[in-house]
Amino acid sequence: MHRRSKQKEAILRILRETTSHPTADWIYEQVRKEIPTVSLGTVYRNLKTMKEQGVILEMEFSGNLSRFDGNSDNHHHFRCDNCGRVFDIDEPVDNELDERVATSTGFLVSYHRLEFRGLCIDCQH
Amino acid sequence: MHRRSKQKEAILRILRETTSHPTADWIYEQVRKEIPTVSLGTVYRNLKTMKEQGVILEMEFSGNLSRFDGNSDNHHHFRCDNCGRVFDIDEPVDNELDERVATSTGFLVSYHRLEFRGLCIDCQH
DNA sequence: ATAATAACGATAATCATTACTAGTTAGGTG
DNA sequence: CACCTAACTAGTAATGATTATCGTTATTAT
Repeated sequence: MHRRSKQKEAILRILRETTSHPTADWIYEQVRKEIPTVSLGTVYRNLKTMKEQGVILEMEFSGNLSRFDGNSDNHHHFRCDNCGRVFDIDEPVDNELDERVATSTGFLVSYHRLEFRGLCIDCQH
Repeated sequence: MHRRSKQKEAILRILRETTSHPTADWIYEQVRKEIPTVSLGTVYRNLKTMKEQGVILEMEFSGNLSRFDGNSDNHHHFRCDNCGRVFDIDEPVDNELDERVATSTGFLVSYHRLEFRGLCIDCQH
């Protein structure tokens, strides 16, 4: 069963008050302004449980955990959530998409990455 | 000017001999079989320079470096390569895409992530 | 109010990656 | 061919994000 805590409530409120997509560390700094003794571990723990409950969304971004490919043309990938293997996907790359986003946002869009997730054939049983 | 080394050549050959998308550590283990004294740093260094030369492709995957979102419906993101900020993108989510990939691969596709990259308005000058 | 235990703060551990440093080697020049 | 120098190497320390541990605190059902 779940208990309430002012730390958890502060984290969720701060997250909902911003339109940016903050990192755990940024959230930690904000929470510290009202609860100076809060621990970074507490922020991570609560973000994790709220994510599991579907209350918030975690976006994993590029950073470390790289994988390498011997040929260097743009293509999409599928990653198996169970075994972690990565497969090439044959869907054509939609360059028009970049243009649409560019005109609607005013950003300079250089490319996009499309990553499928799920279970590969071996891991479906 | 560039010099050749058997380490660099082994790394590239191993990468081209596999259809999987190996991690740096996996490549390191393979190279060790023929050059037992090779260092993990050497593998990373060569992967980095080959990536910069466009010889190989680096795919950055989810891992750490997470960002969080207060609302939890599926939408796409744009990340600025200069300031690192993340913006929501209004393009509709194409669920049909998952089905197409599922039928063509036999995988169980639960979702996809679409990430645009480039420069936001503030960073174009 | 009390007892059970979820959640906490502090800190150590982990994991992928990068930085540093002293020694080695490729390859152009005399 | 011998030499020189900068590129490359192995080994190791450092970094940065995240997770685990552990003794303490505090929420909530009884």
